[in-house]
Amino acid sequence: MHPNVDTQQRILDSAKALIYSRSYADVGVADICEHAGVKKGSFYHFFPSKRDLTLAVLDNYFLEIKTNLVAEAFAKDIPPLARLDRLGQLAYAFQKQVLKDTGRVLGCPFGNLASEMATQDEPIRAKVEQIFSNLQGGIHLVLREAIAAGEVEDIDAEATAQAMLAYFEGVMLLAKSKNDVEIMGQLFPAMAQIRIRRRGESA
Amino acid sequence: MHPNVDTQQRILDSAKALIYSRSYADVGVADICEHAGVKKGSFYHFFPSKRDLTLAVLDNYFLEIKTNLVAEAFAKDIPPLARLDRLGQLAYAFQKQVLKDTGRVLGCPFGNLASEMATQDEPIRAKVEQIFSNLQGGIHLVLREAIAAGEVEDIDAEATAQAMLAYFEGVMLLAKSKNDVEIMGQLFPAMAQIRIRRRGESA
DNA sequence: CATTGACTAGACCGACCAGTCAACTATAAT
DNA sequence: ATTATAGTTGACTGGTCGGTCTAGTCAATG
Repeated sequence: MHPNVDTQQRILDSAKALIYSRSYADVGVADICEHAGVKKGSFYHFFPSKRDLTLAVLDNYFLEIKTNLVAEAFAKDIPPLARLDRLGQLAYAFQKQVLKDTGRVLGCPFGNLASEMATQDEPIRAKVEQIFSNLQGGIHLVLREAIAAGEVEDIDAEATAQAMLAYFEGVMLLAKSKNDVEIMGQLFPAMAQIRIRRRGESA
Repeated sequence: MHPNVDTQQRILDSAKALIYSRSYADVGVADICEHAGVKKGSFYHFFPSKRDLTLAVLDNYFLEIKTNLVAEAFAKDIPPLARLDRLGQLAYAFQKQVLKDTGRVLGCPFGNLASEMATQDEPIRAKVEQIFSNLQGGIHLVLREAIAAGEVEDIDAEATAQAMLAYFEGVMLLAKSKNDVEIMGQLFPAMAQIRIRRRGESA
């Protein structure tokens, strides 16, 4: 009748910011409510549980990152491999902003939740896996274009995409644990160089 | 007078296993006590707080991994770069055992704690950073030997070591979030290929 | 045999947790 | 105006948290 989308969105945004900057376990429903200026009753009117809210947060974050970061980085105005470098640059710039805003390098929201929740909450684990799979798929597409364009020899594009994603996540994790963004600028350029050869020897 | 080293060690071992397989926040002092067959009074006799126990757990884990995994992988019986591959193989085998024991791929204990605690608890963050720094140092040494042996051109060994560590951590994280060890076997061989060139262009 | 000090036991504390609930208000359709 | 519904409120529940505290056990020392 008179749906209040605003309240729901404020809860979502607050949870997004708080869980990203702290952790799932450390952020309570009460914290989220206070940050959103909402009472607990309203919270449970819109979300059946903290876990369901977190699943919604993941969806929301994924949509945001896919459109504001990945889509922009992977735009076809430059050659395929250069797009992978641009992804690193954009992530670097984004994390710089996070540092400026929060005083902390917070890493990757998906990696963080995967690490904390993978063994605790199966739905959350599954959702993060699916997000990773989608991101890997995006890299895979770029790699296929790179192969078609002759930028890359005939590699195992699927495994290479996964390797690049792993490297990306690892750099984010190291940056977070050192609370230092600069290593992102230094390490990301090596991402586009990673290759997994077709089944056989690799070293 | 009659120090009971055993009780302290049991608490340490229990905490190690429980925190690794769940998370810092999800494991309570009561859980640890129950698992160790110890009462709370004893716990707080040996450790001033849950955090201090966790710092001790990190030290303990680091010592174990450094001697049982890194030292073994980096033994000088094979060429430097092959040692990096061996590190991947050993980590793969280790994680396979973890899966067999617990039914779960648990990832890297340091990466897990870094991800969960880096923004919450400064001493823990600092300890993990120091551990990462030490592991990076170990890789750095191997790389310098590889350069001396002519296996590798003149790269930025420090940055490359960091990149390899990042890749390693990323692979562990992906394996955990997919609950799948096999990607370790597939992705680790690319670790030794990573290169960060001396300050300048990289692509 | 008494004292000492490492260790154990478990009741207890206030704070906090996710989640519930019944009462309430505001809006809009009838 | 009445009714139905969407949204809000805040007190409340049962349980768990990390940590404290007092009382006591036990072996070694003097």
